[in-house]
Amino acid sequence: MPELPEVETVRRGLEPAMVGARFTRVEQRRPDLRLPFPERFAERLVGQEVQGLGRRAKYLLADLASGEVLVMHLGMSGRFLVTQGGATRMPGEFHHEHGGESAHDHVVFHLSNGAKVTYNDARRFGFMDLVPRAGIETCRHFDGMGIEPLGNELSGEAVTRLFEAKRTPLKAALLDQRLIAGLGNIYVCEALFRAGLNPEAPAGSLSPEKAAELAGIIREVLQEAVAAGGSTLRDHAQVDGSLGYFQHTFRVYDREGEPCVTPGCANTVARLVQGGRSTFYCLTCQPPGE
DNA sequence: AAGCGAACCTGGCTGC
DNA sequence: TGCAGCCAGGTTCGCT
Repeated sequence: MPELPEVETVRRGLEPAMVGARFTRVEQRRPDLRLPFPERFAERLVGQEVQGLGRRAKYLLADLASGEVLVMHLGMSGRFLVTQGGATRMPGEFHHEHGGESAHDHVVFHLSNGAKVTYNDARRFGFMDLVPRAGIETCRHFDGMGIEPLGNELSGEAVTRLFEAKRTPLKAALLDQRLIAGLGNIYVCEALFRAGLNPEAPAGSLSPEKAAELAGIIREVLQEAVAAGGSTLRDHAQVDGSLGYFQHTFRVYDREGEPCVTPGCANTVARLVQGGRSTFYCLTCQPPGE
């Protein structure tokens, strides 16, 4: 479930359960996900206090008292669920199916405040790593990573500079984490639609005016999605099992063949494949050569 | 060097 | 009902 808004939603959900607490027990149930777990993963966590929980692009970063950072990526299907240890459940609490054990619960963190944090990932494209806090920006995960779209760096000038002379399609440029880090297929489609930009147009063809507009729209779409608790496509987006609702706001994503939402537009949402991934757009509202 | 397809892995849905 | 085929929110690798 994870583009930037979903990861931020998870971060906000994990924060009260993890920050200020210590790991009392860590169950690592397999040797690897997309990447091998680091050496002595559980032992390096147990006893450590989580001092803060941050996010960089689609990565979660738990700051440990040891000076290491627990880096977590959700891949395509990673999800966290927070429950209270034991069988404790609030009276009347909705019993989500994920409240039970699942074959894909790969990691369980037991914390000193009684919280239990379960990482579930059917496809195992996610991973966890432990890296030193000092110099983390040059570790394998973050070296060369692009700007943070909700940070101060994203501007029209930045987009113009990053896309300058690129003949790669706008869609691909926006998905390139080395340029802007955190966008994925959904929010790129939504941002291009809102900006009225054709997904196949060369990235380097953006005028400074359109670049500025696009930068603002990217920020706007992401902020709206975070406020909505992210998008829920195939399972819960939030760590208590509840759903995000930004998917109800999609204007083009996964709406192939449905009417364009632009008032007065008679066209329907089209789908094309770029770089092996579906792009949803309206040819009338996002014409070529704009 | 950039750009593209394939690969990693499982599950859910569609259609025959 | 069964099964094949296709699709999925990401990233990385290897080949033009």
